[in-house]
Amino acid sequence: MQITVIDCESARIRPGLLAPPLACVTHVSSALAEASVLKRRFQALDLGGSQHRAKLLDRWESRGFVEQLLASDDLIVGHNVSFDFAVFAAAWPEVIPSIFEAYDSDRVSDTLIREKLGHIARGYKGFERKDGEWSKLNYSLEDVALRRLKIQLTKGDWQLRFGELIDVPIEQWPQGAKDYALTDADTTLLVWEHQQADHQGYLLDEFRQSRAAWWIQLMSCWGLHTDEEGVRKFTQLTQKKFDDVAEVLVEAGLLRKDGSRDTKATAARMVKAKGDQAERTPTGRVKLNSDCCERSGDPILVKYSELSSLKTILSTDVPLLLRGIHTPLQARFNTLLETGRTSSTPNVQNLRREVGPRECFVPREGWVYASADYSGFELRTMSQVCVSNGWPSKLAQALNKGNDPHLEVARRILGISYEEAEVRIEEDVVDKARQAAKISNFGYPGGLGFTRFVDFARLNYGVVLDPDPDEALKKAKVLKEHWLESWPEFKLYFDWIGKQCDQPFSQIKHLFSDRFRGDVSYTEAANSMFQGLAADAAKHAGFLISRACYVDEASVLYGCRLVNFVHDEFIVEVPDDQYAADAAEELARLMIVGANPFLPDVPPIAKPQLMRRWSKKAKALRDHNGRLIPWEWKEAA
DNA sequence: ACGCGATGCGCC
DNA sequence: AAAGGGCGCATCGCGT
Repeated sequence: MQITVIDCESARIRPGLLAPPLACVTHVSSALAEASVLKRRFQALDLGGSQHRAKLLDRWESRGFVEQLLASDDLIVGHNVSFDFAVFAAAWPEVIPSIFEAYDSDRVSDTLIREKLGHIARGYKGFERKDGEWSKLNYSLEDVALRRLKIQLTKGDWQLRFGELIDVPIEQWPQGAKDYALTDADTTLLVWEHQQADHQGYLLDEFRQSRAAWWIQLMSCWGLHTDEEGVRKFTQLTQKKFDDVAEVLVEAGLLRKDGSRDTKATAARMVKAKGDQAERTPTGRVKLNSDCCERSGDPILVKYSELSSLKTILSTDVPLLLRGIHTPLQARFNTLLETGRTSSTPNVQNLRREVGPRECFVPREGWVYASADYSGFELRTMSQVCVSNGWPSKLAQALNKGNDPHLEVARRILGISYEEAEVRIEEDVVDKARQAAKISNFGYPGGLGFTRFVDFARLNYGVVLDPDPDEALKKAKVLKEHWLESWPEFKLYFDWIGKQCDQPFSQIKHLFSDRFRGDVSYTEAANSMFQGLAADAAKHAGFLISRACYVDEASVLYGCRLVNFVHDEFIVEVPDDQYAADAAEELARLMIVGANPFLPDVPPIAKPQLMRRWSKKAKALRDHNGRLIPWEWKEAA
């Protein structure tokens, strides 16, 4: 077995085209050497001389080469190689099944992902100490080569100009363009081998993460659409709200005529309203967030609290939504964060739940959204962590019985049986207890402290435990006791987490994926175990869904397209025909199948629906045969 | 004019 | 003993 590095050059990426036309492919192969051998080679600074080892193929020759490579048993290596594969997929759709096959059989290795895995394991948090200063850790090939090999890649002016060479025979290419392409491949090989020499077992998760990068890349390429009418209405409505608030605030001197905030004047006003009671930020400034302003007792400050949110919508959400009207909105995902989660930019994972921006997203003409989310996903992953550690988990038992874990805690708060709580579920007192229980279930597993629990409850659930701070704190303590009484396994969990953090170098290893995360605080560790497991499970499911969409001709999802992924939720565009319901059910089924290996003792549940617009308000509607029918957005009268 | 830290807001 | 974590993005206000 050997490793083969590939790298492609292409026309430039532009809005609406994340997988641009191919210009050429460079490749270089090497026998797979033992890590120790590689280590010695790098210690001797033997970088193999200055001659290019890589070969350059034009876009016609390269197809056969890539097909052969995919059919071989070589390990295929590239830097951010999911991009290259997306370019190949766009150029030669017939090759897509072989690409999935290579990913599926652990034959695609990405030096960018390897670099991140190593950094996460060692606890590098995106910054490095360089020349006495903190500088950001970047992951371009250029940055990685400089850090690892001390090679400064020359930024040729060809980097962004390969589009000009697409129809030019390679004999006529300028030497500079050829050198640039060849150097990238040669360097990638050296980087891969350098990583291999010092991986210390930190790369065990690389193939799973490569697969995730692949299906996420395909999802980005497809992109999301917004609807002009919806965006226009939403913008007008928000602008009107903003104008109303602005009028009052300009009058009061908290907002300038140009729309910018006068935080100094606002701080002064807060001090006037609350005196010494005015809350401060860590650096001693007066806290002016919406929570504090809302509770200030000053009607003008209460108005001010509405302002930030409206400004965010107008400056962030609206421009984003406008972009999606004519060109698909192709968010770029960071596929591997410290926890194992993903992020995106523009951020399509944090659109407000409140009616507005989400509802501007619509499927393409003739399609409908099928979506599904995992229910109580992180409750399941956290109980799986306990079970896997050999601790009897009451939470796992409750979930597997189909019981409501919030009601289970609520009944302890009320001192009644679960059965009685179920019967009295409609009562206000039960509902209130359940709400408090929910906060505990979401807050305490991450190591939430009592002081912050009080804020957490108010900020995220609008629950004021007690107007008096001391009383609120006491109530938070009592709630934690009830919570621990319900799930005693968390005593063991916190002990275990504490032990791992109580080391000179704290490091955790995620279940099943064997992914390490180093230099973790207590709360980071407590969180990462179940958040990371959830991410791993969902990423695996994403691969199965994507494969069904792109290569499994027998699947009802064949031809459908993933358009978004929000941690525990998938959205897929499916044709708006009689099979849409089956597609949604299949989506949920694959989510379960994909997550099952990561939740063997607390099997996942995923609930599908169809919708004509993206919305948190959407419901799983079914016809008299029990088949899903699309939920329609209705304007408020 | 621009960079940057602090702050705030949104989601899971 | 105590301990929410993970993000991206916009604005403000200060400093160069």
